[in-house]
Amino acid sequence: MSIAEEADVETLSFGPLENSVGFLLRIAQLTVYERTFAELDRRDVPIGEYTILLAIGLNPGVRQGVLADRLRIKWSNMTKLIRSLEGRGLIERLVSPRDRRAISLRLTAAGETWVEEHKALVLRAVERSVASLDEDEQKTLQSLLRKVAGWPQL
Amino acid sequence: MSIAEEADVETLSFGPLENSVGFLLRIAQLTVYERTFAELDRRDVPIGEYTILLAIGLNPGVRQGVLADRLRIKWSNMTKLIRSLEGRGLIERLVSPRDRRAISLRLTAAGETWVEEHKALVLRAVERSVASLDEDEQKTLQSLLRKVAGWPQL
DNA sequence: TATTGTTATACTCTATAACTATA
DNA sequence: TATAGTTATAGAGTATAACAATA
Repeated sequence: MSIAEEADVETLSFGPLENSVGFLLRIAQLTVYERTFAELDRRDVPIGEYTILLAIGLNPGVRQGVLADRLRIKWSNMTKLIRSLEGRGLIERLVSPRDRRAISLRLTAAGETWVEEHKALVLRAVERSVASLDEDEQKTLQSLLRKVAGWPQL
Repeated sequence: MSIAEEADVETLSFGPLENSVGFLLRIAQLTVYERTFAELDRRDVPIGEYTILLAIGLNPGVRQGVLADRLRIKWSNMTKLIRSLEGRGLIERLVSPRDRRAISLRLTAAGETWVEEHKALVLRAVERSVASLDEDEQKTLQSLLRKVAGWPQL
């Protein structure tokens, strides 16, 4: 390590990456998550688990692998998450009668209560984290993100 | 684990999260990164290291902490990344003469060569990963993402 | 006292391959 | 043979706090 000859730079450029959706997606996502976690206090309301529980509640009987694929979670990792939620009594794992390989998921009463209790907190945090955009901009952004993710438009 | 009474659900809803920028950002980002990595073969061209090297090349003398903040990398983790790049002879760490606490970074000749050699590959992969959007949609999305990230508009 | 960067460590997240059971 | 899920494990990524040097 030697002595620098030039001044530090405070305004940075990222060249071609400034026009890269992939790069900007990553930065924007990290920014929003930092804010969301700051509001939620990560340890009290794990946003990932909340998402899974909410989805199971909205889609009772959903197959585990379908949910994993949609949330971009590997099956091998999904197993651990689901077992943990089951162990805490928040969900039930049920063998599908049509295909006995498949596991279908539903909330227990305790799971429903948990989702309900944390709903307001999560939604408030999620909304605040994008307060820099107005209503129209949020709608536009949501639509473009769905397209990128290969999700159906609403 | 018992027997399920209902059929599996293949079309999922995510309720209020479907209209959440934060949630969609995460899914979209994971989707794009999967595609990008598939093209790059992650082990050959680590996109994170490429970004750091590109930024140092475009902003010679940049201070380590400034770069870390901008890329949402913690200082303690940035140290390891920078030391690794230095150890491979791709960058130099220089003490800033104005503030002897600060480290300013620049590419070595080998570093410049590395960036140049991988430039085309990275940019091609990054572009292909958002091929589902047309030119205008990409511009709009980039602008909105910059706003979310708190970055200046170009 | 505050800032810049480092060290050490623990924890979470993610990826991979081999495996069982069912279709 | 292919699919649904599990297990084990390694590796990457991330967070936290205590610390030294300089401002």
